[in-house]
Amino acid sequence: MEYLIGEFSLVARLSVKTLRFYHEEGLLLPSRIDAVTGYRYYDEAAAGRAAAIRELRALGFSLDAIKEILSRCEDDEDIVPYLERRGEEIASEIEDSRATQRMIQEFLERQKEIQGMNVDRNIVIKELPELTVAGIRFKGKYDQVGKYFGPLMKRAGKYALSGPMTIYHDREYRDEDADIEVCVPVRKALNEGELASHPLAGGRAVTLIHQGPYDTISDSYRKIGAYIKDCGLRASVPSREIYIKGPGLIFMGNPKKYLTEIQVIAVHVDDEASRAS
Amino acid sequence: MEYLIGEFSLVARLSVKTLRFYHEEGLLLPSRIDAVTGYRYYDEAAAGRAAAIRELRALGFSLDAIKEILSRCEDDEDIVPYLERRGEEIASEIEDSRATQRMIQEFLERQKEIQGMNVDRNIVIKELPELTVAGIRFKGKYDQVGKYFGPLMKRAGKYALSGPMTIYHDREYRDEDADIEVCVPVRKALNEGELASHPLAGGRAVTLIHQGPYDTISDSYRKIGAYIKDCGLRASVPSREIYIKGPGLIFMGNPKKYLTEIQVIAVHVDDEASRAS
DNA sequence: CTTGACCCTCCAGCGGCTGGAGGGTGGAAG
DNA sequence: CTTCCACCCTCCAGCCGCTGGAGGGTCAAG
Repeated sequence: MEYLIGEFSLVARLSVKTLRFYHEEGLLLPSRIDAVTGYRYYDEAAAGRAAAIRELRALGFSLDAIKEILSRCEDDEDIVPYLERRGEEIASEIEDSRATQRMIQEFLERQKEIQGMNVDRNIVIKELPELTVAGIRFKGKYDQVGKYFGPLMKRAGKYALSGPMTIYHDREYRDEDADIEVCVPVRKALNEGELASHPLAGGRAVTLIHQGPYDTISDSYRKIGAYIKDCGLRASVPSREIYIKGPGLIFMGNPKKYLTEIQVIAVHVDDEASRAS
Repeated sequence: MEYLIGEFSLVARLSVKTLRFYHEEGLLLPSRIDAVTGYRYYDEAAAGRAAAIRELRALGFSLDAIKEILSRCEDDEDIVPYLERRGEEIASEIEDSRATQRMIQEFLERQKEIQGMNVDRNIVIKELPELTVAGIRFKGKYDQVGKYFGPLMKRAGKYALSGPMTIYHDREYRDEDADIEVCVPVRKALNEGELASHPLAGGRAVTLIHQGPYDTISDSYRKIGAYIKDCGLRASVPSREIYIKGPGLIFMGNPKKYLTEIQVIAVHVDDEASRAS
């Protein structure tokens, strides 16, 4: 029983192109080639080999691997070691895919969280809990903050309870040499190299969500300052900025859409006075 | 701040080759190209874009997809739909991989089962349970059996309790026109087209495992026949052949290693006589 | 002036095919 | 006898995301 390539293509369930390619590769040879026309003819034995090739391809073996398997094995039991190795390969591929999927999931969840937040553009009074934060403290200019986020998240990311924030330890504004701490709330204290953990006191805070690029944030600070003064309060250090929405993980994003929550813990002047006495 | 391509390669964590390739593709353009030397120079903005590209590549996006994403999105929230779709893609890739893995697993388990079987080359008396089998019955020659296995396993494979077998309904040997049923034990009766299910009676059977190609199986039948006669038993129809090891799923295998168990249910002549009376 | 570390362009190759151009063959229909 | 169609052939390009190498220019240090 002899087949022309087109007929054999139906039997073997491999395209004519693929059959010619496998011939060229020496993977599946026709049983006979007509010397005059150059036509390829295939037989039953070729059909068996073709079926084996199809099966092995379906299991994800490369053509080279299949060549090796077909040359080395003549019985199903001989391919057991190949299948075992292939199984492990697939397992690790799956593991990789799942890791990628987890990354996507986390990203989407974070995004959803941000989306779901209803943003109040007014001043809000909040009771802040005490936190343990792990951070890197340095003296410098505001725009150096960005450089510290990478190392911070790399080391503390696993233990982070929420997104990163910046703590300003100065009582007043400083252009150069500001005392800045880039940090993140963590589950457990963590000290390693420049990274240091410490408790961060809670309390009643005046908060405001600033929308726009960071270089306009002083407007929002002014609002908070005015509010604090009007209410007869007094700002205590340190103050914090929480990055609700900043330059994304992937994009710089549009600075006009950046959202930064400013939190300044404030106490009544009389309370302070009475406590001081 | 300007980088030569080699320096930028460290910043961007992309190989020089890749950077040149991305340039050619229009995916990541240098900020400036020296008209005289042709040197590429990159800046901070390019570093940002490079980081985005790296992230997206790590999530498995194609360069084309990345081009589209970078041209359409300018904020992390814009890529949510892309990530969602990508997540689904990955999920289906994982599903495919798992299907492949299951196939490999099943194959390995079957192999192990066969390996683990201790093969007794002598005549063995077994008590066979009653079974429900789904099979295709036809009249023809022995070597047509092979053709029916494919369709059989395709339809009944899901419900199969064990490997396929052949039932011979003739009392004596027939070369042409034998009454043959290719079947498989199933969990539940199953009727569809040529596929029909029915119970298969159990009983005390004389069994022998035949090793070698099918065309020598008559030797083993002779042995069984002789044994039955010697013991004063009488063979009842149908008899069965169980393919312990035959042409594999992938390889034809070595016919000398084929193992086929012949099972002939036999009763004492006196029992039969007494029952007949 | 040489050395060596950069940089450039251009081309080939990986794997596993697919598509198409350009041409031959064989049988049936008009 | 021509024409058509369905086959078959070979050879080359293209997909994707790079990588490697050949062959050559550039730049700063020794």
